[in-house]
Amino acid sequence: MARTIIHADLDAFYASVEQLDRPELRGRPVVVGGPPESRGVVAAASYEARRFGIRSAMPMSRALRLCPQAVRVSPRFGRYGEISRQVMAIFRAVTPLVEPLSLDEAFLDVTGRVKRLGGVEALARRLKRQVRERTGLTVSVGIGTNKTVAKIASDREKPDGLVIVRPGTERDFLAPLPVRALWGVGPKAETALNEAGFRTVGEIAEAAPQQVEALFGERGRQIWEMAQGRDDRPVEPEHERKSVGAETTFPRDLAAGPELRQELSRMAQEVCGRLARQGILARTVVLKLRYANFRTITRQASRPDPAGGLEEIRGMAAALLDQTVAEGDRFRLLGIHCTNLSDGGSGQLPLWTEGGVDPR
DNA sequence: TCTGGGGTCCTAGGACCC
DNA sequence: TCTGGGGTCCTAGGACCC
Repeated sequence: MARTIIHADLDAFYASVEQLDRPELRGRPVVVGGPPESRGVVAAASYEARRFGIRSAMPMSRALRLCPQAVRVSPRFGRYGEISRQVMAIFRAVTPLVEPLSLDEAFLDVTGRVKRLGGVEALARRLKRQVRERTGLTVSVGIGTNKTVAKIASDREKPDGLVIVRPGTERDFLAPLPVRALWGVGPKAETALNEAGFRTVGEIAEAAPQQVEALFGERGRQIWEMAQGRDDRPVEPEHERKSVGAETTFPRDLAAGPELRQELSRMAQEVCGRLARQGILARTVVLKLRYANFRTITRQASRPDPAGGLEEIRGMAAALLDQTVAEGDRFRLLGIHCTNLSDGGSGQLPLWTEGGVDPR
């Protein structure tokens, strides 16, 4: 039997929350992100701001040049987390099969519950109404027989959209879309596909799977399957956390020396605090450095036994730093990530979807 | 224009073991 | 003297997502 998968995506989430909390921002172009003088980028832009060409991940300096009257707001992740929890609770009242992808997005598997809930369209409208009534935010909803179709559907009529792709029409729904619409096809894969003559999902669907495999290997097979409208990945409410990390881009480049060492110490404290709060230990520490010219390197070290203490983690990171940096190097970013995680005695790793948000 | 921070997953080479 | 195959772990880099 065909599944019924919902993808729900809050519209311009961070920016919408700011407009909700600060009524004077409503109707005005709002950009959420770090200040331009600290090399910030846009984390979210209100629809008013998007009209000026402002997009997520754009350097803030450029965004404010495009729209000088835009209001810039620094992100408040704690607040976004609160609202996210409210929204995920609304979803979980419908089904326990809720898989959050981030603070503002989730899949719901409502297979077998639809009839009792009055049909897909009624269910979708009810969810949208409840989110609006309880949080004041709009959510775009896509419904299909699998994740790929539901996710792409939710994106088609933003904001406040509702798109239902009926069973059997998946392939036709996807066919006219550009290849970039497929999940996992980014700038590089898009270029490779275009150069191979594929511009739309339909063109991939009509090709032989071997043609796409020749470009991307095993991954190509999955892309080809998606293009057919097929995707049997389940909605998984629980995910084991695989890594915990912190990194910062400095407002100005830092030379190798005591200042960089101090930043490393700060970063180690941040990561160890998060490890401790989640009750987990790590066996591997990854040091990440970005040179002034944007070249990025990582250096990692593993230990036989898991650790979580500041002395251990900072010590490993500092040793890696000493082995790596040379006199005269200048860095724009430094980060510490911990992987090969294990529980610190609790018996299980924390699930990153717990409570609907990252435990930060 | 000048490029964040939180992640996940994959690939590829080399060490090491049987 | 030259030469295996499979499996696992570690490391480094990169694509991609929100």
